Amino acid sequence: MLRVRFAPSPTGYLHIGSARTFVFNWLYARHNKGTMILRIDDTDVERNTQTSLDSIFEGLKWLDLNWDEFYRQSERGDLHRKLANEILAKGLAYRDFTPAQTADPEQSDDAKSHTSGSTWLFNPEMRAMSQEESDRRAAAGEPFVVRYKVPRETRTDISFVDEVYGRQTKATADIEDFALLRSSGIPTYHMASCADDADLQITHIIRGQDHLTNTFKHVLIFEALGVELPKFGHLPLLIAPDGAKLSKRKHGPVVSVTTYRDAGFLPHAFVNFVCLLGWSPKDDRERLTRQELTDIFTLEGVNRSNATINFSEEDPFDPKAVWLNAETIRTMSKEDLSAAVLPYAQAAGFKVDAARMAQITPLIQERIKLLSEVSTVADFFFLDQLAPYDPNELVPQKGDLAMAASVLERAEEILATATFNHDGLDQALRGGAESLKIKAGQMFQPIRVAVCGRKNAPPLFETLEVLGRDVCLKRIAAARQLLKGTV
RNA sequence: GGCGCUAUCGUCUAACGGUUAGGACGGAGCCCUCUCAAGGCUUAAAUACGGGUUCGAUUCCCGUUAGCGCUACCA
Repeated sequence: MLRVRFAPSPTGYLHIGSARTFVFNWLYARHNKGTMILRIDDTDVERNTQTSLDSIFEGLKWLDLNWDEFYRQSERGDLHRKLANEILAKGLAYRDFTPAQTADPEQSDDAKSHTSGSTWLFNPEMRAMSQEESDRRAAAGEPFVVRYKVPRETRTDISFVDEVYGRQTKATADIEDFALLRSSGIPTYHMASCADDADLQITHIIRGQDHLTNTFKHVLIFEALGVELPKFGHLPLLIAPDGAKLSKRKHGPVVSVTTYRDAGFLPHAFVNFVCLLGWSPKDDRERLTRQELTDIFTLEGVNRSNATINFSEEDPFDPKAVWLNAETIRTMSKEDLSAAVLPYAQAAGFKVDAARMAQITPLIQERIKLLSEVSTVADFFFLDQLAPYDPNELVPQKGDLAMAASVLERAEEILATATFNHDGLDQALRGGAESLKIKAGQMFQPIRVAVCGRKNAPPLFETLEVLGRDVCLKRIAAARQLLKGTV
């Protein structure tokens, strides 16, 4: 049985890169009918926050991808310590009593340190310390960290096959004696992660490429634990347009998935977008349903170079993500879209109910790229009073204020009696244009601006119909007043 | 500094060693059209550089350069 895990550490919000790792794990699990495990890697108590944990759950919940088992590392410390001590007992690790500061690699020119190139490897007298002295000092209460004793004498290198990057080999001479247990007794990430992966019988570890070189250490731990090595698949990293890795401090909230949610992305559009970053179905398909994705997702489709997410101050979201979202919006049913947009309209402060939203939705479906745009694209449907606009906006193409005035006067007459549906309005208004001897467009533009407050808006007849006769007449009257003020 | 990974249009990517190097987003232009969208069509735009191997390299090898990652008692 295939088992994969997603193991975020709650030291920030759910990052878009983490979200992609989760999505890939999920897809891999579902594709192979395996088990998806969510494990919170919260060993670093100092840096964990509840806010961050909440943010992660919020993000995952929004993505709408489930998991089958759930664990928290902080509740499994006993297991981690037990396994670390087994490694120590086997003689594969040793106690290092060096105070924290002097083990700092920055001080590698210290005579006490043993280095290769300029990488700190270990402190010789600690690694060579007799069992008796080590036990005595530990019993005396002297603080120590437990370090893995990298077998540089007996093995020249460590090797494993990555499902994405192929065979990876690293010289033992380049791997430092890494810590398993801190002096506080709390396991390090490497120890806790491997102990849990072993205990939970994880078969495939799919994670960011930033862990590729850590994997040699993990191989060593798995070996020391005497368990079968899981398969590894590392994912290329997601980076910002400036080439740096995404960080909240440097790039702002665009790196958090809740930002996408709040801006009005549909969960699946977001999933679809991140899938295309570092993975390809190898054909020309880009818009893929969740089912299609799970059907065709394989690790062979993952590529090896970092992917840049394109965003800027002006356009905070990658244009392709926005396009994917717009495409998703266009293919949704009117009912689903209406339900999805409603909360965004309400959040913008408009008084709307589901019935009203259902009338408006068809008119904005192909005009919004993000759900939140309902507030700027459909505002005039909700407002009691239109925001002030320049009366010159009422002037039609190749026309003047006088033409605008006569159009509005005629429109008022027509709309007072016209049948208030698409065909009725079409016929009546085109007739009005003819009688005024102007083009239909010249007839429509002043009316549009009068009822919408701007030139760019949904098609006129449907808009008038949804707005209703009373509102239309009221707004046209207001526009005529406005025109009077200009002469 | 050491070690590792990577390198195709601006971006995401495709191409058993043999293609006019394909697609998508974005850009430009045209068409459609009551404005805006949507849609249709057209178009510009790439194999980092230098060496090999080969009849033939985007593809394989080496080097250079660049970017990223790891180098903690963070994860």
